Amino acid sequence: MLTIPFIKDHRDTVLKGLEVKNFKNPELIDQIIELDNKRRALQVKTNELQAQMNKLSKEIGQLFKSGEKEKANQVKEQTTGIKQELETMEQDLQRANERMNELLVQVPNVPHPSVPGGNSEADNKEIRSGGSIPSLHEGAQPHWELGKKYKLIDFDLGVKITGGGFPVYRGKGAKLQRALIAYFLDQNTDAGYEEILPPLMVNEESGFGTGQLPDKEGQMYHVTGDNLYLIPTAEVPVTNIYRDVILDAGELPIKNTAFTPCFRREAGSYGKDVRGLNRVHQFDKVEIVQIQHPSNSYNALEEMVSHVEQLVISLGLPYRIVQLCGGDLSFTSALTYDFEVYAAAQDKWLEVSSVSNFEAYQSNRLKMRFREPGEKKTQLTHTLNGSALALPRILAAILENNQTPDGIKIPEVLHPYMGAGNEMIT
RNA sequence: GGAGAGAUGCCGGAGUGGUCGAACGGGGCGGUCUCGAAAACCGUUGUGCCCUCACGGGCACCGGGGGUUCGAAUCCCUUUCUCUCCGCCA
Repeated sequence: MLTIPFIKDHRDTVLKGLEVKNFKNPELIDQIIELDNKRRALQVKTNELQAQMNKLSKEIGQLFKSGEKEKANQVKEQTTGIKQELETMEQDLQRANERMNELLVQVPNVPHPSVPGGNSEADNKEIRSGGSIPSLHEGAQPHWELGKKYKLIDFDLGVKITGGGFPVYRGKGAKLQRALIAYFLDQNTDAGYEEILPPLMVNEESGFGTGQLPDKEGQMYHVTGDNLYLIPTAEVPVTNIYRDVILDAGELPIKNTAFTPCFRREAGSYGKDVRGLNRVHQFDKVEIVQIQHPSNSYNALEEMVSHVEQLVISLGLPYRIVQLCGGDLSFTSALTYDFEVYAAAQDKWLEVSSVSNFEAYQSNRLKMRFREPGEKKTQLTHTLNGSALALPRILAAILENNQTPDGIKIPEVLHPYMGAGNEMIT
């Protein structure tokens, strides 16, 4: 969430930003500012009363010690009135603070000035593209047919074991999956990211920290018996490593990469683009996360985009990078680039990565701070993350684009990971 | 699943009703000494909020929530988590 000082000092910027995001409650900002003034007044008064009580209590203690019981009891009587007043005051203050929190979590992050206005995908701005769109042979098939034909992916088996959206990979399909994971992790660690293998379930606190709770509760699988949530992305456990931590400026940036399965209920999205691997409930993803000094976060964002771009290029996939418009930007993001690859048989662009700078928005919730050497005051870090990369759609594009009448060609960079004799799936 | 123990500052660990934001030790930082370092010695070392231009000051926080009391790290209730032993198990 945004900090109160930021909202107060940049009221107009915030209002303008919310407009770009099509956020339809600008009055909220003034409500917050107003409530903060009220809250401060309450706190001043409360603190005064508390100070009075502390003083009197100390006095009573002294008096009892020196045996002046009578006097002590006199002072005691003085406290009752103050105590009552203090009680209501404290309640008011607590209520104001709770209310403030309710209001603050309703305010989305302010988009970066470069974010274009717009309502939907259609208004996203293409930054650049690369690769060439392959021309397929006669009778080319979409990946769900290819998966069946070459015994790589079995969707029906997933339905039997679990349900729709839980594909079973087998044989070369499973191996290709493993190859992609290893390849991505190696590329990421070569680029300076520390590899993390985190828990796949998180507690409520972590879910709240990265913003999945309470707003997107329905999107996560909830293990009610233990009150844990299956992670929808590695971002959740990895970013929460640094929750409630004060770093030295010298420790920044922190760069982590993690492979995890991701679990998403995708409630409400049935029937749309759900064929094959396009949208599933469980999928594998390699994520990159950076904790950055605020002065460098946008450099880091560009660096992450180039890194992901290299991955896509190395796999030989036609791609385009779009900057999300205000309306398409997530609640917590200040600037997001989406990567899409072209799946030739479906004639569709599939989103395979989303790279975002959250600035201090997540950090504020997570209490993730750093300190400049010699400074006493702490500052909020900036957080960024991106997929590098999400597997199913990459797999879909590879299968579809690389199909030939004789089989499916495995991208060269994966050959070392697939083992000899597996340059082609036949 | 059964039984027990515990949760205090960067770490270890004391503290069972009043000057405890917290002894003591370690670590960190600054200094003295030294050619330099080590050792030794001295000093310093939590977070957040609020008032103030500032100097400075106030308040809260000893896992979380609630209660008793003039006063709670300390007593009571409740909750979460951790550890140990037994059982089960990859």
